[in-house]
Amino acid sequence: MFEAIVLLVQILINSILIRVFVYYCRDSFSKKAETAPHENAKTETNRSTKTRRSSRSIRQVSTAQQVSTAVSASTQQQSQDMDFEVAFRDRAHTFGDIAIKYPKHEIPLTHISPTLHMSDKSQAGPSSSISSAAFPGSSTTPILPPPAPALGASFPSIGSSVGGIGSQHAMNMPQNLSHWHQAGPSSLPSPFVPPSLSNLPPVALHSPGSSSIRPVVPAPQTPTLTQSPQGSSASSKQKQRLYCAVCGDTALGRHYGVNACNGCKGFFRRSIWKNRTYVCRFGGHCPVSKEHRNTCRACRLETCLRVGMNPRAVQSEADLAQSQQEQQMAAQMKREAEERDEYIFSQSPSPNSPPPPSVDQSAQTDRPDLHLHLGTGSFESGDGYGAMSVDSVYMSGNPPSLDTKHFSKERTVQNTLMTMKQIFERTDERGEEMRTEMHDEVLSFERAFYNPELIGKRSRLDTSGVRPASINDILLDFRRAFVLYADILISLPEFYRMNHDDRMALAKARFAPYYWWLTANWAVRANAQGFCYSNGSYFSADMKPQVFPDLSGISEKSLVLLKEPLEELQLDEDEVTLAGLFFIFADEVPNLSSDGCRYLEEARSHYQELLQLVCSRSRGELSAANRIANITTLLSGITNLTYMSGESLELPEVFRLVESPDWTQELRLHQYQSPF
Amino acid sequence: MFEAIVLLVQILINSILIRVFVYYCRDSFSKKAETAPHENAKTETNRSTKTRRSSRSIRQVSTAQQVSTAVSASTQQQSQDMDFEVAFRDRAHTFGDIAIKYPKHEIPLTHISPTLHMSDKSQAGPSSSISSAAFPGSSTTPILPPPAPALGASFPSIGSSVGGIGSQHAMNMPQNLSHWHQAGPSSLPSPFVPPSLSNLPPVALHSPGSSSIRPVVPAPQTPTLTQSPQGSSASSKQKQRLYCAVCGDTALGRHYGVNACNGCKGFFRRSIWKNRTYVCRFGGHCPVSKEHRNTCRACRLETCLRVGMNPRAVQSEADLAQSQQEQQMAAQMKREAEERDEYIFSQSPSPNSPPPPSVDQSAQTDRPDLHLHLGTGSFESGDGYGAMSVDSVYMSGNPPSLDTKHFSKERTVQNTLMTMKQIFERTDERGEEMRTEMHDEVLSFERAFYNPELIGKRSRLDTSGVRPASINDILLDFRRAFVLYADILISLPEFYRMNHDDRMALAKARFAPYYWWLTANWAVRANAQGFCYSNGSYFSADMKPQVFPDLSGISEKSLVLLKEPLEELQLDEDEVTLAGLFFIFADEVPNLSSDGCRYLEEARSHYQELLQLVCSRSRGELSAANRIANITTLLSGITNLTYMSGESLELPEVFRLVESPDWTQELRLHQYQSPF
DNA sequence: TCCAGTCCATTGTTCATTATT
DNA sequence: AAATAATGAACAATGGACTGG
Ligand SMILES: [Zn+2]
Ligand SMILES: [Zn+2]
Ligand SMILES: [Zn+2]
Ligand SMILES: [Zn+2]
Repeated sequence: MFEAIVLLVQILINSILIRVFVYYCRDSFSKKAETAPHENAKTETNRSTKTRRSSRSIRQVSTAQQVSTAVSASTQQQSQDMDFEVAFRDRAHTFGDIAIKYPKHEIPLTHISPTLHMSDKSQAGPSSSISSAAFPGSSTTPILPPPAPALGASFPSIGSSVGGIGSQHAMNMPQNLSHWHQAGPSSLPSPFVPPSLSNLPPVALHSPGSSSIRPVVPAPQTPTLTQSPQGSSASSKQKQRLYCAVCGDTALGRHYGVNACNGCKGFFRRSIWKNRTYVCRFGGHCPVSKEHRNTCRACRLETCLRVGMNPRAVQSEADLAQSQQEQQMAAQMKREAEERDEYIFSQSPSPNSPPPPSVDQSAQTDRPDLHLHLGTGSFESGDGYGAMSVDSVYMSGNPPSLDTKHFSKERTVQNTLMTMKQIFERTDERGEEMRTEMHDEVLSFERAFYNPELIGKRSRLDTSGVRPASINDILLDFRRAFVLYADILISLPEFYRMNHDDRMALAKARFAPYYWWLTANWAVRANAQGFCYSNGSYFSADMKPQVFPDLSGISEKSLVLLKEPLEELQLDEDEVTLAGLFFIFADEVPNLSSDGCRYLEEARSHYQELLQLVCSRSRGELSAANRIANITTLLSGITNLTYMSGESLELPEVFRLVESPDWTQELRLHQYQSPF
Repeated sequence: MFEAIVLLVQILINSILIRVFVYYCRDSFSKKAETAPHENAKTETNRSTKTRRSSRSIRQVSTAQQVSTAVSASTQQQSQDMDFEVAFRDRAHTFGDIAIKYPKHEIPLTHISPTLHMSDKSQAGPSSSISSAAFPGSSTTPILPPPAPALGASFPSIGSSVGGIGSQHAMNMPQNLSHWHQAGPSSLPSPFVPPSLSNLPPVALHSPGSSSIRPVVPAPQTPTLTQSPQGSSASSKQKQRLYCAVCGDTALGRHYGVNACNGCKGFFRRSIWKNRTYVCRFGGHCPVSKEHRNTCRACRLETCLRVGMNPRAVQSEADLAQSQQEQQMAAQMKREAEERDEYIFSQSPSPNSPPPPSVDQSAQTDRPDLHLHLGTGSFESGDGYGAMSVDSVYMSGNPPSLDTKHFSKERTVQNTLMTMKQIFERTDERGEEMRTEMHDEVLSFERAFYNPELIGKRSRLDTSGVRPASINDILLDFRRAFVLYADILISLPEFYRMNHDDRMALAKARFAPYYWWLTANWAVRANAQGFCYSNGSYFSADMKPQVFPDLSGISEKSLVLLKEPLEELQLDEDEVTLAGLFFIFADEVPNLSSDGCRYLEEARSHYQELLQLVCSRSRGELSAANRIANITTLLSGITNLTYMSGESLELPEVFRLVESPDWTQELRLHQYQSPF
């Protein structure tokens, strides 16, 4: 009885299998009709692509047409070709000179998305769909899967009844094979399954989630499948060779998430570093094998991503956060751009913008040098950040789709917030003493800034504001806040990118505003009056008025200018964090170099975008703009406070000391009195 | 009375604090003047350092000069650059290959004295001193530490009288806060101090030992500070996270004296072991954060030392004792190299001694390997055909001499066989799962063909035929064989040369024959009846005849047409491989483009030649022709089989579906049932 | 338990070749 | 033909996981 059922299932499966295969074949024949038109297109294509042809392209000749078949399953090839051309033009247009530097088949689209495997979409259905149109009678095609299928070959299919039968048989099959298992002819029980093979079934294919025919098989199968799912072949010992998942070459190990050969490893890293995106000149179907892997970068990179190489595993320079997002965007854009040819680069958006920043060279290493020094003739292209300093960083321009952009930004936000969180939580507990020796030295600002541990331990931040501040509280908080501030700046890629002088100028200029911001927000969070410090204390202008004469009225104004409006806004934590970062870069800093100014602007707009995203996320797009405006107003208030307090401080003694040529000596005395 | 004193002190401290901060800010402005000169230097530097620039160098621009600042604080930048260059050259010279291998930004100066913190010298004074020069009038800088400071801001400072007052007040302060405590505005007693905060003060800062203003405070303060000095925050329980004192990353524990992450721990140990000294390329002010810690080894190591990592805590010699000799030798070599660039290893002095004995390598540990790897080693020299890619190999033309021709063909044969061998051995082990997401998509033929990993893992081929095939076996084998087939085709230059349509047509048309060929030969090799699959199973027509009714008689004919003659031929493995390739191209494929047909013919004759060569090689020229003929006959048998099975498959349902205009929908269902 | 060292998979770096401009 | 960029094999470094006293 059971055997009978098995037989039926087999036959059925077999027949379907064969039928489908036949279909495929038919499919190929049906395409013939379309071939002719293609030939015509071919010549044209050749003409147009001639100038950018790669000598490597051996077979190429007529391959160009397939191009963007992936775009839409239902689109015509003709139209596709046209689309492609247009897209190509735009891109070349957009990217100006940079593009020319690369081999033609590389087109910069955008960044590569770490998580998204675009290739899947682009490559799938369309091409096959073409063949559906006509169905010539080439029924004579000789096709048949060998031996086993032959058994059931002559059986008429049972049509929809498959489901039922299949499901019964399903009990013997591994779960993950699901309905796919319907296509198999033999029902013989397997007396023996070598361990090395037993795991295969589980990993084979995952069944699609929705299909009317999917009636099949949930139950696991074959008792022989007792091995671990891992492909632990019997001889784990014997140095089993590994093969590159991309090109099949021998692999030395796992790289960026998959087994990869040296070449693919390097290729992937370079591509990610330089944030490249290529476009296939041959239709996106270039086989990637060891022999041909260098023929088409687009398909090679695509394959890298498809098999699971993780762009985020590439440690890029300065900031991982940024590059990540870009990568994502790149991938997505790629998806859309799908089309053609040259490589595309990262973000630069403005079309027909002048030759962007000439990329600087990073002499010594192969590294992607991220910063351009524009120092030279920098084109600047005017649009601020666009300058693209860091090459890949957050982009500026008109990215492909809003969604895409939004998505990658969201990642950046999360990344940034995560980093900030860690910094705010950082402590030096158990760190006992720092060295004591050094304190004989003068603590210059740079030294203090770069060596915050010389200033004070990183205590855990306690912004509860449970007690009035004492002298010590304020002193300690000042130190602690400065250390925190230094930690934050140091972690910011934008800051890192600057040169030393610019960094110092920025750090000095923006501490006061940031400190205001911190204490005000801590107070708001603690629901305390006045301002809260990092050590659990608070200061309120109205406490002990006789002891704290507020001659300049600053403490009162600080409430009006900052604290009260801040309370009304009810910012959430993320907003506070990002607003703080935004404020750091939001005002002009005197004496920055031109590069520094550029970085400053880039950072400003970057964090503004992030802030915007977070605002809109919590309150909706509409109120976001309003909210941003209000937040920016706060910055204005802070700036006022800073000026007000700053102007009352021009103490002659200080100046005298500073102006003294022998300042290091003199200053030493006073530096000791500084909070540091 | 007391309050009054406190107030005074507060105000005083506060004003000083602010003043100093202002000073710092001024300082930053004063530096502006110097910025310009720097810019100039920048361009020059770029030129000179261009070739060895690291892409990581983000801010870089003018940073390269500082280089050996550690050497001498008083040296000029210009000269430093030159020194650096020279040194670099020398090193490269001396060490030969070794030197070049290291990142350029590491320059060995000398060894690190366990007790001496060179970083202090190099980093401290110099940079800050620069700013002392000019003092521009940018007095409008808006700066002010927030809330608390604002209270005392407008107060004139009391100058040197601070000390006296401070000392009085000191009684209330913790000892270790010493004179630093002078700067704090509030005198309110703290009604409540959370335990977690109470320890902060004690650990804060150590006062310098000698300073004229240091008149302060030895007495402990605030009654609230009764906790233990250890930073034992209230909840010692709750797994308080630790943070690396160097980079801020999460630390696992204390290492070499400070909390350190794994990375900094290892970095420090390695640096000490190898006795390295690096030189910062960027001026010695690189921020060391988790994100950037690998950017500059010099600054990282410096920070390690600064925060208190103890080189002596690194156990060196002890265990290394045995290898000390070698170490010395190595050290000596280093010494000579002394000069430049890369890091130097150990210390031994004797200059310019010849490159001593390459020490043996202590392969397995990270231990300070003192040995230089010498050499490059043998070149393999083996003529191994291995060298050239299949692609370029066989030439079509009229080669010069017969010998040459023969020779080159032999190479081609070896090449091809090698490639095939690798393909047959290729596995996806360790590849765990491929992505699962995509499987919701329709798997078109192209997609399946170009992305075989979507079909199934590449399991190791097991053609032993040790067990009867089950349904699963056959299904899985079908997939595996298809993947194998795709891998093979993709690697063939002839295939690669075709355009997309031709490729698909060929791939579809020739799979069935090739599958027959594979399974038949596997069976022959395994000496099994019927046909063998790739997973260790076999199928035999006469097994369980009642279960496998062979209506079309194919299974019987398959034996007559293919299996039996194949067994008689006793082909060797190479012959089988090449015959398989030959078969792929040996029959006409419908609907090929004219180019495709040409390639097909070329490939056919090519592989025929190769096959001939192999046949004659093993059996002599004479029988070769006969053998070829027999083999070709097999092809004929396969073709028959393919037709026979194929013709019985014209199932109406399949066609209907295919012809439907809404094919994508309909087809989806059936494609799911395909083996892919 | 802590904190040394050890292992080693995975990453980055260098640079002779090779390809592209 | 020279200049420039990409490739990939060989090598060094990194850092997570682990071992042992
Ligand atoms: Zn590869
Ligand atoms: Zn391609
Ligand atoms: Zn660390
Ligand atoms: Zn540095």
